[in-house]
Amino acid sequence: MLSDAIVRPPRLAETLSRSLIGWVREGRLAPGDQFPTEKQLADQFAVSRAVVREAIARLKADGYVETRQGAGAFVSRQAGYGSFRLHEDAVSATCHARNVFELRYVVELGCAELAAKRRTAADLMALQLPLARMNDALRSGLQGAADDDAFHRAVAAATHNPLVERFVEFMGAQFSASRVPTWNEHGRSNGRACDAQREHEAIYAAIAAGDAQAAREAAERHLREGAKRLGIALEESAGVSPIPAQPEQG
Amino acid sequence: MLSDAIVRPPRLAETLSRSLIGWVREGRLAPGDQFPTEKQLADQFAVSRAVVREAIARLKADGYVETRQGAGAFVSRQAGYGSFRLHEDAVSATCHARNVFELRYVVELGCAELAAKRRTAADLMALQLPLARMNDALRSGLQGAADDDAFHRAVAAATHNPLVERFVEFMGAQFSASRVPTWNEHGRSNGRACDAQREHEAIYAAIAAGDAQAAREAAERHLREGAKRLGIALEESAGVSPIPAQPEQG
DNA sequence: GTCATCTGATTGTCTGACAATTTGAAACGA
DNA sequence: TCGTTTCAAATTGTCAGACAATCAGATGAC
Repeated sequence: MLSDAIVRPPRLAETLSRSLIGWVREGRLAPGDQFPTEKQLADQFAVSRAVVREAIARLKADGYVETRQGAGAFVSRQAGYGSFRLHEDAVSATCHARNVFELRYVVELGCAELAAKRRTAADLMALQLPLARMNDALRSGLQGAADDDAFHRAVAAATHNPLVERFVEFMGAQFSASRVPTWNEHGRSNGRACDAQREHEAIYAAIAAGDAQAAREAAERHLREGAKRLGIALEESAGVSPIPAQPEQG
Repeated sequence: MLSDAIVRPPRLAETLSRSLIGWVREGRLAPGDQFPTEKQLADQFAVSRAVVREAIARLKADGYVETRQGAGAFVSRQAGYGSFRLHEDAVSATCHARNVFELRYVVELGCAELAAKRRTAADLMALQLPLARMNDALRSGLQGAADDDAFHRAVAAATHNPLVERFVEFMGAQFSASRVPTWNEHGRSNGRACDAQREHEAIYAAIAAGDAQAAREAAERHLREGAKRLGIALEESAGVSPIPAQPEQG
């Protein structure tokens, strides 16, 4: 999650691409609008055309712009919705870890539910493997973090929706480093690993039984406890004030 | 969702970046490994170094590689998990619309739940605006698709989790074009728009009441009906066979 | 053995050129 | 006048070569 990567002086293309994305996000350039030409941008920012092209290549990769040879570069219709990132500058400001974990929480709950409804015998076998390996890890004192990852991926695979599967992997990857404290020596000695494993088995049992509601609840428990193990406060109910319903009639 | 964009001959940098991403995905290059140098790649693919640089710029944008001036380009530790896309080639094969909708379904359900738990008075007012405008649209025969979008975004905003909000927007954007058939003349005349609006009001009521469970159910009904309106079959329960639980003891 | 220095390799940037394509206007014919 | 063809300018795509900035390993001094 956190990284203390050394700071590097930003590259020109990097800086420029941020500026251009800012133009689009702030609405200075509307969808369908044409960008200044590469030469104009090069002059304006006092860089070479190669740098401009690299910056625009990045915008293309992100789905912000589309270019047509001979015509120009245009803000795409759905600018900004080509890809989803977790480390946008605007977003990563406050409570980032909590927010990321919460999104993962939401998706994995639904994922467990779907898995319980659709799992096949093969899916169950795929779930048993990392489960057994984690049990071995508990007994022998080996690392189980990788199998923890694998178990969550196997649950996602049991939904038979490759998109859901990939998204769970995507979110889970953000926490792969954070799973280690559960499975290292310290985590095993104070029972964290054992607790996690019990929660895993509850998830498996619910999915094997085809009980979607139980699977959801087991996943909820596991993620809630996992948040605790990571020191992330999910603070569910802020205690909303009672506000009457509909002010407008249909 | 669907687009009949005219096919353009692929650019060299585009082609090359796909090849390089393939190298990483297939494990031919493991995380931490060093890429061939730009010159080597240029020679190997018979393109100029500018093309190679543009292709690598794309990989950098996607979080597949990190480059260090003077050292080289390296496969990043968590290659492929820098961004989440819906239109990966590998994924978009079969049942794409259904899979995308299902992911949206999962997230918006959790979103409605969180919104009910956390909404403030200001959130409720932000929800009322698009709701009222959709009612106006129903009476006056104007377009309400944009307000439909806005309502879903307002629900997401009520979670007070900017990441969840952005992801709901991201998924919703894939269907913004698909919302029109509900709100055009035909959709209004046969009651589709009216049905959708009733579902919206149920969601609002549950969120206003702070009833998470009811909000979830209302959102579930809305999305399920929305899928029908779009002609997407969600086929929930495939009728899993009863398989006994745990084969391995804790 | 440790440290500073040097050297080659590699990415970052610049410049200029040409190819491929698009766009709009001009020229032309009906 | 309208429609078509042709052409030329503009723009992105690609290439080649050069230099700057930085890094990693080798070299050498102490």
